[in-house]
This record gives sequence, C-alpha cells and structure tokens, in this order.
Amino acid sequence: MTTVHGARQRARTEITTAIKEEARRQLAAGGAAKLSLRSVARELGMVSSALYRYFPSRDDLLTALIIDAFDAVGAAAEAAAASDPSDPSDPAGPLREGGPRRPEPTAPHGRQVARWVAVAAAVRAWAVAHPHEYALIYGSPVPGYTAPMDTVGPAARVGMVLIGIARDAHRTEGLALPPLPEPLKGEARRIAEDIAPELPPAVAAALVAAWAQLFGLISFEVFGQFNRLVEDGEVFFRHTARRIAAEVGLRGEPAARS
Amino acid sequence: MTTVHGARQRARTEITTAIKEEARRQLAAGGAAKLSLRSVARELGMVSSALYRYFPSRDDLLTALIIDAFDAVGAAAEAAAASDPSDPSDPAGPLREGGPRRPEPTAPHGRQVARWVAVAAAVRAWAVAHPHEYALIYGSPVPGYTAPMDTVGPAARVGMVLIGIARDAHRTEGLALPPLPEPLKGEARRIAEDIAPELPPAVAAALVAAWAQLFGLISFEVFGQFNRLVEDGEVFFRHTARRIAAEVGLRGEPAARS
DNA sequence: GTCTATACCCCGATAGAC
DNA sequence: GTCTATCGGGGTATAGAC
Repeated sequence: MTTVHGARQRARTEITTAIKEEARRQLAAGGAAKLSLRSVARELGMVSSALYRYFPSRDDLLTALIIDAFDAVGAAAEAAAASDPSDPSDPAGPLREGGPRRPEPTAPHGRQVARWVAVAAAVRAWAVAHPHEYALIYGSPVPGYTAPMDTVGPAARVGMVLIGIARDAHRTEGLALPPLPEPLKGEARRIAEDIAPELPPAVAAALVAAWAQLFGLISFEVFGQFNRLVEDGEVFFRHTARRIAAEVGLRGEPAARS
Repeated sequence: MTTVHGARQRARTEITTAIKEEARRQLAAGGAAKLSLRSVARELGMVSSALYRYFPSRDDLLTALIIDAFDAVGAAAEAAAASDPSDPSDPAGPLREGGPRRPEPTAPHGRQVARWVAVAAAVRAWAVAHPHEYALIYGSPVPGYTAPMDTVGPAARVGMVLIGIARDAHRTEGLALPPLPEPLKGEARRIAEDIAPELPPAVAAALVAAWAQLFGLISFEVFGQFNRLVEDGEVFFRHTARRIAAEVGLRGEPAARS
C-alpha cells in the first residue's frame, strides 16, 4: 500500500516535472504572457484538462516556475559564496552553474570583495544562460498576475547572500561609510532594521542600492539594451561589480581596485 | 482642395492619437503582450478592420507606442538637463512631475553633478508616473516582437543626455579615473569610440555602467522588487544617483557627497 | 487520472460591399 | 475609410464518462 502510494507519488512528481520543463521551453519560445496550459498539454501528448490535476490553474503553474527560477538563481549565488574565488586552485563558483564547494584557504584582505564579485558573476551567468526565466522574475511584472506569498522566501535568497558577505566583512574588518545626509538617515535605519540590524544603517542602505545596481547591469545585458555597445559582458560586469562592492564599504586590495 | 486635404490630415492624426491613447490605456491594464487591435477598436466604437487604415499591423502600433515612450522619457531628460538645478529660482525640469522641489545647493563646482542628478531624477519621475510605458521600453522584451531601426534614435536620447553632461564636465573641469585593468582597456576604448571619442575611455566605460545602474534602481522600484524595503523612493534614488555620478568621475562639493 | 465534449471567450488579418 | 462577414487560429475552464 505504501508502495502503491509511493509509486503514484513518484509518477506524479515525474509528470509535474515534465510539465514544468515543457512550460519552461514555451517560456523561452513566447514569454510568460503566452504560456498556455493547452499547448503544454499538446506538446506532452496529453489533453489540456488532464493538466488541471497537477496545476489548478495557469497562474499556479506560473508560480511554480517563478519559485523554481528564484531557487535556481539563489542556489547559484549561494554556491558561489560558499566557494572561495581567491583560491586559484578552486575551479568552482563564479563561472559555474552550481560549482562544488572547496575548503577555504583564506585570502588576506579582499576576500569578501572576491566573494562579492563571485556571487554577482554567478548570478549574471545564470541570467545569461536562462534569459527567459530571468525575465520572468526580474523583468516587467506579468500583467494580471500577482505573486503569492510563497515566492518571497525564494526571492530573497540572492539578497541574503549579499547581506551575508557584508556581515562577514563587517565582523572581521568592520565596515564604515561616510555619514548619510539627513533626509536619508531614517530610511537607512529602517532598512537596516529590516535586513541586517547588526550592520551600520549606511551600509545596509548602500547594500540595497548595490543590489539593484547589479541587477540593472544584468538586465541591460540580458534584455539587449546595451545593443552591441558592450562586447565582453562578463569582463565588463565583473569590473563594475567590484566597483559596486566598494560602494558598500568592501575594500579590495588596492592593486586590484579598478 | 488643400483645405479638404488638410482637414483629412487633421482627422487622421486625431484618430491616430486616439488610437494610441486607448492603446496606452490597455497597456496599463494588461501589458504589452495582450495589447490587441480588436479591443482598442472595440473601446473606440470602431470595428477592428478600420484600425488597419492607421496601423498596418499590431506590431506597428506597438512600435509607435515604443517610440512615443522613448521620446517622452528622452524629452524629460533633456528638459532636466537644460534647466539649471543649482539655480533655486528655476522651477523647471527635474522635480516637476511630482514631489517636493528641493533646489540643489548652489555649487560652482558640482554643477554637472547637480545636472546629472536632476536628469536621473527626471527619468525616475517619468518612470514612476508611467510604469507601463516604462515596462514597455525597459522591461523584458516583448516576445515575438523585434524592434525596427526607427526606435534606436529615440532610445538613445537619455544616454545622449548623460554623455553630454560628462562631456561638459570634461571640457570645463577635466574628468579622470584611475587606469583600467588590462582586460578592460580594449572594451573601454571601443565604447569610447562608439559614444564619445573625446572622453577618456575609462570615463566612457564608466558612463555605460552608470547608465545601466541608474535604470536598475528605477526598474527595481517600478517593478516592485524593493517590496516595501525602500519607502521614499525619490530620496533614496537621488542619493544613489549622486554616488553613481562619482563613479564616472563627476565631483560634487565634498560637503554634499554623503 | 485521463478522456471527450463543450461553453464561452479571445485574437490578427483579409475580402468586398458601400 | 468604414462597414459586415469570414477564415483560421488561439485560450481557460468545467462536466461527466470511463
């Protein structure tokens, strides 16, 4: 009985996976707006009504895809943060999808900067490799669709990784930024309370700005706004990510800066 | 006869305008993907086939909307650049769209920084006021639609304004940035040739990055990624725009530089 | 859990009368 | 330039047999 149940469960999750895979294919072909249960079913050799046993509505399928995408990019970011890019023998992390993790042979000073850049580069690499899933989660909101609460956890993962790096840097080296102008102080204090009470408010606020700026670069590349202006996206991006790291107070070795 | 012709022309442009207005309304309601000639016609009390006298296809209507949007945000940027935000008596430009006017402190030195911030704030204000048109031009690409060449001119206007500010600053004060790391030098040289041969390559490359970073902030706000983290978007944005200005070598008065 | 059938919507685009 | 009519597609979602 549990066997039967197990087998059924297995079949169910297999089909669910197949549906999501086909849906992702269609996402790539036509965008989120014209993802349709019917054509997914058609392509899978099913009839449309059968899909409703797996996803009660089109929006639920969309939600599943969104959560998967946030989880994928979040996992890539976490893997990059866990690997140590300052170790030349470490092949993992920034350039891989989901690299293996390695021990940490400690770099002297700019280790957190290197991790920051590695995380940013990993997010970019994922985005470039999965432009349509990236568009799904960081592009224009899908009209008529409002994300349920289930998405906020996965959506926060990349941000958490960046916050963690800042936290580590603050603990080991101390992060400091020049004082904020008056009108921003309240805002920064609130942001710090929300995301990282142990960080100085100015750092927390800079983190949020840096986060948005990193994704701005990625979006411009993925969405084609650079329009041939930038040729080697990775090199350009890594350099800019390093400069952005400085904006939150992370200091690299002076030699490597800029 | 010319009168008749003139009247006809007038009627034609009036109807064309009405169509675009209704289309923009629908853009707001359902996004670019479900903008349809049929429903525009319905709402206008016309029959769908009549619209084909004005726009030969749905994509042509979309192109018109895109060009209008690029022109609108470009015009806002140009107006902000032309006004002088360091003159407290100048009511024009940056803050006009909404929001309190807080004249930038007069500064003979940081004038280009003030212009930079004013332009950025004007773009943000336009985006916040017209989120759907913003999404049309800076969000995920519309699936199945490829922009014709007619859009590239209008699309470049905001960038041109930013380049112009950097150029002015370079002419009057000289812009300099630390030397670039080797792998970026070629890229930067090419970028400079493309957009502003008279600027140092490092500045040109930083300009492109800054451009993307500004729009990253705007997109996060407009697309709701900040999700209540940032409360006063304008204050937060102006401050960050000022920091980004420093990244391209624009120097404000040290006092105001957070 | 899958099937057929169905209700009830939507769309872009064109032909041809007026 | 606007109309009716039409071609030929598309979609979500449900009911009910098997």
